[in-house]
Amino acid sequence: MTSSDDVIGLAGTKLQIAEAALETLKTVGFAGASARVIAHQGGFNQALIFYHFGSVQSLLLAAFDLISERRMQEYGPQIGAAVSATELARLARQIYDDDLRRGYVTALGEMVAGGVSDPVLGTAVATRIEPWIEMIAGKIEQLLSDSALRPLLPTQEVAFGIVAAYFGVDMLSHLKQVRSRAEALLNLVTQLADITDTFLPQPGAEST
Amino acid sequence: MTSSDDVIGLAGTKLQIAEAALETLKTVGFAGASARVIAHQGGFNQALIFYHFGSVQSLLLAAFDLISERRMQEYGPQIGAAVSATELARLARQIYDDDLRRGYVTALGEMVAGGVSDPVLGTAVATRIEPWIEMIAGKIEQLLSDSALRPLLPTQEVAFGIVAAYFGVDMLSHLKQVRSRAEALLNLVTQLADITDTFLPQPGAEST
DNA sequence: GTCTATACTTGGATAGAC
DNA sequence: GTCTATCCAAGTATAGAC
Repeated sequence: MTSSDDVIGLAGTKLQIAEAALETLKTVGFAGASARVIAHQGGFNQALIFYHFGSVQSLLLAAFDLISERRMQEYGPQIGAAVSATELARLARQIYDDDLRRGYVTALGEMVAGGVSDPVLGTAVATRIEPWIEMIAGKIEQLLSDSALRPLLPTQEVAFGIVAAYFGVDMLSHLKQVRSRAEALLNLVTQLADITDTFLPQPGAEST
Repeated sequence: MTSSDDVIGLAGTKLQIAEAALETLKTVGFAGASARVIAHQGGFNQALIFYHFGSVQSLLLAAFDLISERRMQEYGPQIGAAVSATELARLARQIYDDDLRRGYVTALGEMVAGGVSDPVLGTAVATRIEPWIEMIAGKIEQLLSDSALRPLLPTQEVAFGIVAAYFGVDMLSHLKQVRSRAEALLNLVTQLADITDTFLPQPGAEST
């Protein structure tokens, strides 16, 4: 427990196995993520998975936990610190690039797809998505602050819409034929954010 | 070829097998859609799948084709006939309910997830999504008609955004904990559509 | 904790009877 | 065109040596 991964709760071999599971999920998907393939990916023995996690199913859940917490720890503070739509759009762009490169949302998508038939998986996925909706909702309220729009906008709904839209774009981005459309959309969002900011109360305007 | 399913190109036993594949995809997901399970679902012999489709992979593709064309034939004309944002929102709501009940987008999601590791699948999925983007893009242009907004709005990007967002909402709706959020969002969209219509040029306004 | 070996199950796919 | 029987590969999981 002296590892740098304390917060996530996995270290040593268990961590290494979870990492291999993630990599496997990313490259061959949920359907192809078998104990044998994961073990080969990580260069360790297949039996270790059952010794440390009991089942492939549990391992995939643990790996998903790992990725969720890591992503939240990394981007949560950055989103918290953003004070304009422009900054948020820039962050979204950055997260998107990261997700694509590291396969974060690919893994999420695989879990959602896998969760169709498995209630345990489904519940786990829903639990991991919820904090993101809350975070975005809080951000929207903060940005609107004392704008006249605030009481008009149903924050929760909009926040869920943003998360769902991001998820959809990210998932579809993995189809290479669609990738350029996603990039174009992100560029549009960046532009719209700039325009949005001109309608928002300026943060710190009254404190100078 | 005298069947009512001529246009889709599947009839008789082949059609029956494809239907069973869809049902299986819907209930146990891509990962669980094996030849044995599909055959059991449809009440026919496992070997028939290989006789008629050659492989499980081909069958799943054919089933996905079936669902895509069916959905397009059903809703395409309705979307084409809609002349206001309000009507479109009402249609979206209806399509959403249908998708959820019949598992259309579940199957799509499973295919997207499955397409992560399989380029053939991925290409097939992308090809099936494209027409929807084009259709929505055309609709947006039609609705804006001679509005001053038309030259300002990047139609393709917005259309892709709508399709991706719908996909995201629909996929997440399969997590039962998230369902109510999706419903609330759709209600919000309906309200926003009503407001949007007050800013759009009224269709047929100059013809009376 | 890790490896080898293995039991058992399920899946894809084919041959051949009907 | 459909069914039975079967082969073989791959999957989960465990026992037991190290």
